[in-house]
Amino acid sequence: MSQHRHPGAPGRAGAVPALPDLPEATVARLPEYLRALHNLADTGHETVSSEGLSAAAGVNSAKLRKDLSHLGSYGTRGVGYDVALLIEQIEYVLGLTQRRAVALVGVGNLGHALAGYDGFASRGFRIAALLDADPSRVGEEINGLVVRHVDDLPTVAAEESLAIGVIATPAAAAQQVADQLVAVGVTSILNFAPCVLSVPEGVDVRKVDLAIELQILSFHEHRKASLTALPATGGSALTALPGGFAATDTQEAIGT
Amino acid sequence: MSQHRHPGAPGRAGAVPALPDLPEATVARLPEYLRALHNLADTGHETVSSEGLSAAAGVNSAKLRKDLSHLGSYGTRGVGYDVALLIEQIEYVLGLTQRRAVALVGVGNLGHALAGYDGFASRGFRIAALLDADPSRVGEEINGLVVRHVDDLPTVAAEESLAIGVIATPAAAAQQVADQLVAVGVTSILNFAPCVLSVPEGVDVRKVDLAIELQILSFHEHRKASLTALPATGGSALTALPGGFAATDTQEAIGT
DNA sequence: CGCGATTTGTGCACGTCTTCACAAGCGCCT
DNA sequence: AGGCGCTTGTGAAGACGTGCACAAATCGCG
Repeated sequence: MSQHRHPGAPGRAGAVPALPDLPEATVARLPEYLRALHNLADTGHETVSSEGLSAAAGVNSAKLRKDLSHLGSYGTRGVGYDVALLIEQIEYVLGLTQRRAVALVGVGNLGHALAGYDGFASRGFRIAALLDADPSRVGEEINGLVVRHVDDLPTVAAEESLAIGVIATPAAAAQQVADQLVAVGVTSILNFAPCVLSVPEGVDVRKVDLAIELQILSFHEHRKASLTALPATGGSALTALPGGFAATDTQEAIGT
Repeated sequence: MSQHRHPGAPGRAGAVPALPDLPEATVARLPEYLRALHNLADTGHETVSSEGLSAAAGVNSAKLRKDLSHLGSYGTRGVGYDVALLIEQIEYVLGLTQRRAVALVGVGNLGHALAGYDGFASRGFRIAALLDADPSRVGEEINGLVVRHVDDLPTVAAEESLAIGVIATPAAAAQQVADQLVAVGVTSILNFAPCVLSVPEGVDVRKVDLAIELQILSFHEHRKASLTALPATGGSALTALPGGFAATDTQEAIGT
């Protein structure tokens, strides 16, 4: 609390200072803070208050302070947080001090877009290889990288230190690709295929499904529509529905 | 709950059966159940147990039962759920009985991919318009649709009943596009730009940020590395983690 | 040098989500 | 018909996440 996060822990040669184990919800927000901080830094801000940063990140300021306190953060009461220092801290915790190599499998529609997405490069990652199972795609050059066959994975893994794999294949191929990735030592997978992957313990999988996001929005649309469709005779007294009115407490709306 | 009302019957005119207001966490999982159910239906299954469905969707079976119970579901004790009926139910609740029109703004790298993504069409949505602010892109044809200028939004909205907008522009343009979408009556936005949008109350925004997903994975990589880096030395002193092996209790592993 | 303005860090209470464990219900088999 | 095995639906307990409100800490200024 009071002191640094230099946990005298297992001192072990300047090795890794044993990460505090953060709540998952906090981890999920750190990248957002980081992005906001970079914006602030680019616009010349040297310090920022929790109020200011939380607004830029779209969260509650108390939540932000609590999140930062978890990583034993460096704020100064009465002043705020040092932007540069906080960036450094968060990047360290997220493991972004080394630029991680990512293997992208599947260069179809989506894979193409991902390969060309500069958000990866600019935020700590390097696409180390593009792979595909379709021989007709092998050899194609995208964004300066040549597509290789997915069976070359072992070779690629030998060249690079691969820890993260991105799957952008059709659902039918995803599980097999996941197995291949795991086989060459990948321990984190970002899956864009609409299916559930099964992987050994110790391997993290995160899933992004574009259609699911839309379906969630659709639900809210449906609900909004069914509410406004209610006659409501006069307003306030819409007796009927048990708790019907509560409809809009959702903070989904903005974030502040 | 107790009484069966013929639910599905989208033909059933008039009174919307008043959507139960579901927990947000449940809503977020329904699409996943739906996908799993479609798979089951395609492979000839007529019924499925909560155990089976939960496995296919990558969640805990008790959670699944509770989720389904929230929508007053139709299961038969000793048997399971009727696949076709459950599909109908979930699609109804999610508002997928009508094919919703979506406007996609920004046909750059990512926008291109989204425009060509058939997962939208196959799961209840129809891309009604492609828009971009760059005049040199206007007129281009993608997947059978011609790109129009973003200033044509009012016209598009007049032609179609737009409720959902997708933003795939650079961050700098996102807020302005969001404002334009809101102005023509869009009340749900899926935002791929790495920035926080501010919108009026009543408008839902969901954000998808590819780099953030990677950064979250990076954190877990970093943590795994810092753990394995610890010397064996009895290991007991593992800073915080009681029982180091527990590292994977996080349902991250497969589920969610 | 002390005071007031400001902002962090956090104790606490509250709400949401998850998980267990089990009673109630259903169909099948004898 | 009756019992038995299987599966749903749910009460209750606990874990987790959130937000308020305030004490502690710091700076700037007179």
